[in-house]
Order: sequence, then structure tokens, then C-alpha cells
Amino acid sequence: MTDDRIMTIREMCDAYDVTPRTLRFYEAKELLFPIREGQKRLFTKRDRARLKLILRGKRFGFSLEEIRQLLDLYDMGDQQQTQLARTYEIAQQRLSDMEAQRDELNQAIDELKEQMRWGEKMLASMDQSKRAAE
Amino acid sequence: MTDDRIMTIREMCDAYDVTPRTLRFYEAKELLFPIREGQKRLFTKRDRARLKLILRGKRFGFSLEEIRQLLDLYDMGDQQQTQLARTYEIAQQRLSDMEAQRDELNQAIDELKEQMRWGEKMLASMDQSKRAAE
DNA sequence: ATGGGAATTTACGTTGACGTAACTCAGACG
DNA sequence: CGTCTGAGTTACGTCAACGTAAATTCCCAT
Repeated sequence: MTDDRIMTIREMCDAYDVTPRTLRFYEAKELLFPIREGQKRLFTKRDRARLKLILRGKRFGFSLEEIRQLLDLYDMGDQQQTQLARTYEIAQQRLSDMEAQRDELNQAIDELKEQMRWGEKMLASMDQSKRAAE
Repeated sequence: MTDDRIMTIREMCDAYDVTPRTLRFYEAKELLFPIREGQKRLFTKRDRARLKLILRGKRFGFSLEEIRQLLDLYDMGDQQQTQLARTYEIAQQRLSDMEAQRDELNQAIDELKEQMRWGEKMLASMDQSKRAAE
């Protein structure tokens, strides 16, 4: 299976369009845990799954720290239920934050659209006078 | 008219809920141009109008640099319609960015909710076994 | 004159997510 | 054996948008 292949740092960089620095940085921040064979890092299927989630999280505007916490939720097996419950709390908190953020964003979008109707009219009228002047 | 009153830095801070540091910072970044009477800054109606736009811009997620450019174009007023059109373009771009961001956010919210249903069941079942064990 | 309370300037600190040297080290190749 | 390539480590640099501290200056009331 090419699925559980092990990848070098370069293969990872090419596959996910990130720099080596970024991968090492993520490792330092305990977001990834590549195998350390001697000096080299070897990235497993698990690292790839985590990296995908990291990148997606970033697109959503999460901080790396928030992402780290969410990642812990993902690969929690049969841990202590207090831990699990705690993580669940965090996720809930994060969810309501996101919903609030979405609502603000929607409001901002509406406001901006409103603003733009202004400029639209302005442009139209200026276009008119420009045509008239020709 | 209290409309074209001149305001001190403190009055501005109170009126717009910003710190003096912020106002000086905006001046340094050439977003505001208060009159310098001796040492003191005096903010005119124009500065207030600009500040309002700055704060609104920030809510829309523009960077200060983007805002500065928009303000400059805005200032050109009805001079060049090309500038106005450019402003409109920028706003449109930002709008679609925001909408894309909102959509991604919504998707992320759904996904996170999905994840959480997982943890919910898990918590419930663990609670069961805990009760049973007592 | 003196103290108090603003406002000012200068300049270093902060946070997050890496970028960018600079230097070392380990294999691979000819 | 020398060199080239790729990977590694260490550590300082960057960018945004201010915060914060220190030292100074100003006007005004007591």
C-alpha cells in the first residue's frame, strides 16, 4: 500500500506545499511526530493526516495552538474520560467562538455590501457624465 | 456647529474608544493628520471622518495599509473616476474574500459538530460503564 | 513657586508563524 | 578522496498593530 508509506521531508513539502522549516516548526510545536531515524525525519500516514488537518485548520483561521488541541481530540482513543470531557469542552468553546465569528463576518459582509451600493451609484453617475462629455 | 469642532486627543479617545497610542500610531502611519499646535494634536472633523472609516475598515478585515490606500483614493474624491473604480474593485475583492471565508467557516463548523457527535456518544457510553461499575 | 495632571517623544516589548542565514554532518557519485 | 546534495541545528530577523515604560514638557491652580 502506498497508503502507509513513509515519506521524507522533501516528499512531504512537495506533496503539501510547505517548506521544511514549517514541518520542523510543527514538530517543535508538537503538532507532528515524525520518526527520528538517526538525524532524519520520517513522516508516517498519521503525520500526513495530521498535517492535512493542520492546513485546513489554518485556512479556517485557527491558531496553531488551537489546532493542536483539536488534533488531540481527533486521535484520542480510550483515554481518561475526564480528559475526553475536557477536550470536548474545549471543542464546544471553540465552536461557539466560530459561530460568533461567523455572525460577525456575516454582519460585516452585509455592511460592506451596503457601502458598495453607494459606490455603484456613484460610478454609474460618473460614467454618465463622462459619456456626456465626449 | 459642534460639527466642525476641534477635539483633543482625549476627547477623541473617549468618543471613539481608542487609546492615545493608537491615534499617534495612525498619525505616524499617515492615516490621520491632526493639526499640530505646538506640542498638542488637534483633531478636526476630517480626522474624525477618517477615523470612522479606519475603524469600519478594520471591522471588515482590511489591514491598515489597505485602509490607507483606500483613504487616499477616497480623498481624491471626485477627481478621477478611475481611482473610484479602483476603490470599488478593492472592496469587491475583499467582499468575495470574506464570503469565501464565511463559507469555509460554515463548513468547518459543520465538520466540527460532526466530530463532536462522536465525542458525545463516547462520553455517554463511558458514563454508562462508570455507573455500572459503582 | 510648586505640585498635579495631561500630553509628548523615544524606544523597546509582544505575539504568531514562520523566513533566513550560517554552519555542520551524512551519504552518494565519479 | 573530494565534492555535491540534502538534511539537520541554532539562532537571529520579520511583520502588524499597537502596549508599555521612562523621561520630559506644558499649563494651571493653589
